[in-house]
Amino acid sequence: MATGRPHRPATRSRGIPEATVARLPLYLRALTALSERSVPTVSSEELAGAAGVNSAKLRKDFSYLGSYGTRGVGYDVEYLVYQISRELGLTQDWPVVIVGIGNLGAALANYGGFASRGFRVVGLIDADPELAGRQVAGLTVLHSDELERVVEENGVSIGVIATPAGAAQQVCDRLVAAGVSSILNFAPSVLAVPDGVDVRKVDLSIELQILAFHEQRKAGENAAALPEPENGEVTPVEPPATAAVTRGRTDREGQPARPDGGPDSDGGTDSAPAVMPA
Amino acid sequence: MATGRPHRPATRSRGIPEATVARLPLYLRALTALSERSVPTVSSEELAGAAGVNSAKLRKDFSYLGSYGTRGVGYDVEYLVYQISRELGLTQDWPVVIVGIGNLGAALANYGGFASRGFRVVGLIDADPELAGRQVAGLTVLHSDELERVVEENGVSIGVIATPAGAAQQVCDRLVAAGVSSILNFAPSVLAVPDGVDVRKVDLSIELQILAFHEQRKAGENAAALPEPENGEVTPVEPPATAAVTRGRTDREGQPARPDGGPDSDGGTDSAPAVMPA
DNA sequence: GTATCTTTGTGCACGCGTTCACAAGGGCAT
DNA sequence: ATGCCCTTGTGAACGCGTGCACAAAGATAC
Ligand SMILES: NC(=O)c1ccc[n+]([C@@H]2O[C@H](COP(=O)([O-])OP(=O)(O)OC[C@H]3O[C@@H](n4cnc5c(N)ncnc54)[C@H](O)[C@@H]3O)[C@@H](O)[C@H]2O)c1
Ligand SMILES: NC(=O)c1ccc[n+]([C@@H]2O[C@H](COP(=O)([O-])OP(=O)(O)OC[C@H]3O[C@@H](n4cnc5c(N)ncnc54)[C@H](O)[C@@H]3O)[C@@H](O)[C@H]2O)c1
Repeated sequence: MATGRPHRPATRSRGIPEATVARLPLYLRALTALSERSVPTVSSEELAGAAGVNSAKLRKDFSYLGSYGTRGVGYDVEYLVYQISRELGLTQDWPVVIVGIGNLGAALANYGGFASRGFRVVGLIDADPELAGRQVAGLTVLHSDELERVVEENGVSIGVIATPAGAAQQVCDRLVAAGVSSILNFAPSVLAVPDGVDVRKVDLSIELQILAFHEQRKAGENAAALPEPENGEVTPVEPPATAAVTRGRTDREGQPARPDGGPDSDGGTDSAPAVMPA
Repeated sequence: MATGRPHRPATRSRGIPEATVARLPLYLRALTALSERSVPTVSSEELAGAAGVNSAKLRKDFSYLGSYGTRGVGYDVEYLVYQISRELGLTQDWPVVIVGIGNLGAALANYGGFASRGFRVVGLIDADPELAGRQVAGLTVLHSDELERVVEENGVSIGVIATPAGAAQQVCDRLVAAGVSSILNFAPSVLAVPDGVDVRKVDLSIELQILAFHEQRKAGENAAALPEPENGEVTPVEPPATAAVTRGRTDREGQPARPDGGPDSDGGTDSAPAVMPA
């Protein structure tokens, strides 16, 4: 889920599946906690529990890194911490710039979890002249004009975008032109980048909408459990009279009509048999 | 990627694949933008471009919702906006509570993108007595004691956790006990929840580590391009003397020895043939 | 030194997600 | 009314990710 468009295979970077890479930080966190408690070794079962994954998955993940375990014993915590850190590139320091020091950008700048893993914020950039010169998290906010200079002087390869969506693509272009090749984007916009540049996005709104989808489904199931558990027709929306049963939400506006007078059964959900009508 | 452990199938909620659900908000955003520009119809190709996905994928995604397009023409923007909104449950209002009004929690509370999609922040909760009573984003911060009351009075089913990691599980338990069944977790911790409760996590640190992994790989490839592009042995880490070639990063500490004196070729990367030695 | 026990590492099968490629379907020009 | 052209909707193939189940391997006890 790096960039969006299929401009690069994005899978199997040097033999390590992308899904595994995404879990390595999880293992690393659990291992670090064990390390701080001076636990010498840990079994795949224990570690998997701490990381919230299946133990078979964990073992397979580690098998991509090499054979770092000892059969009958488990994994050496310190050794594994080092191996994963190395694999993730955390034995280096990564200078990072944050662009857009508003609500979110300032929170990020103040976030301690950054530095703890070798990510060092070396530049805070904002277009607002009011902000330039201000101190945030011990750093002076710089004006956008300084973007290229900061990136080049510090050899920054990771940039964080926390500007409004409208400015994101432009900021992205400037970051890339200056030499940044990995971008973490908080703005709700799709970024176009050249090959070789990775983009990961964090979108709060999308996360909430996914939760809402499942939440609605749960409510629909509960509501449908009372009237008639007949066939698959669940009438998922339109809380009929059971509005008090589900959690207290309120409806909003009406619905637009089908553009043409086409074969539209009605405004309710398509009563498809959940497998595809064919 | 709901909760972690496989306590629930989590896939194919009412026939719509999870991957599709995760993309619907993306389509919705693109469609909303078109709608604001009064564009009446859009082809799968155009819309896919705006959403940053493959057009075949988009058409298949929409096919799970029903046949809402017109062959030879495309999709009616307004109609599709409504259908997706309905599918995602955005025709309802979703009251939300945020727990932990620190740097991040305050930024979230101030975020306008919340309300725009029917998510209404109805409660800000913090354990700090200093914060209780303060105004943040037009709401009064309430003390943790009020958590249950706010959730129940407002029928909240979606909760956001922005507390330190140490408090996250406890907060989660209280939210769930009070009736919340969807949680968005910003704290870097694995939450255990009962069946029927969805958890999604947003972890900045993990995102950065994934970027670092790929960044290191890119640097390794560039570095290896000079010495000897022989076989697959890339010597990915340990920037040899080409440290100036790659972006300006600095190494950190040394490595721990293998626990036993086992069959360890050396400290460098396992020189495995990238497919598994068998 | 041998037996037993524990835990890893992985072969294998299965299901989800992605993509290709094309037939079906509908609009539009003539 | 007819035919052409465009775009959808989807069957089918493929690849990745997951999880089971077990043999291999090493530790430990005797
Ligand atoms: N606040 C949140 O909790 C939150 C949550 C999810 C997503 N987001 C997204 O993150 C982004 C930032 O949100 P925010 O609440 O911090 O907004 P904000 O308005 O508080 O801050 C945006 C900052 O970006 C600066 N900026 C604007 N254009 C710029 C440019 N071209 N170059 C550099 N800086 C520029 C502004 O001066 C401002 O300081 C938005 O895209 C928002 O949608 C925010
Ligand atoms: N700030 C960031 O940019 C950022 C980024 C990624 C992740 N996070 C994570 O988000 C969480 C919050 O980060 P932050 O920077 O806002 O921290 P913070 O310390 O600024 O805020 C945490 C808030 O939670 C409150 N709190 C503590 N225990 C509580 C409890 N039991 N119930 C209710 N409230 C409680 C504290 O009083 C404080 O106000 C942390 O887990 C952090 O790791 C933060």
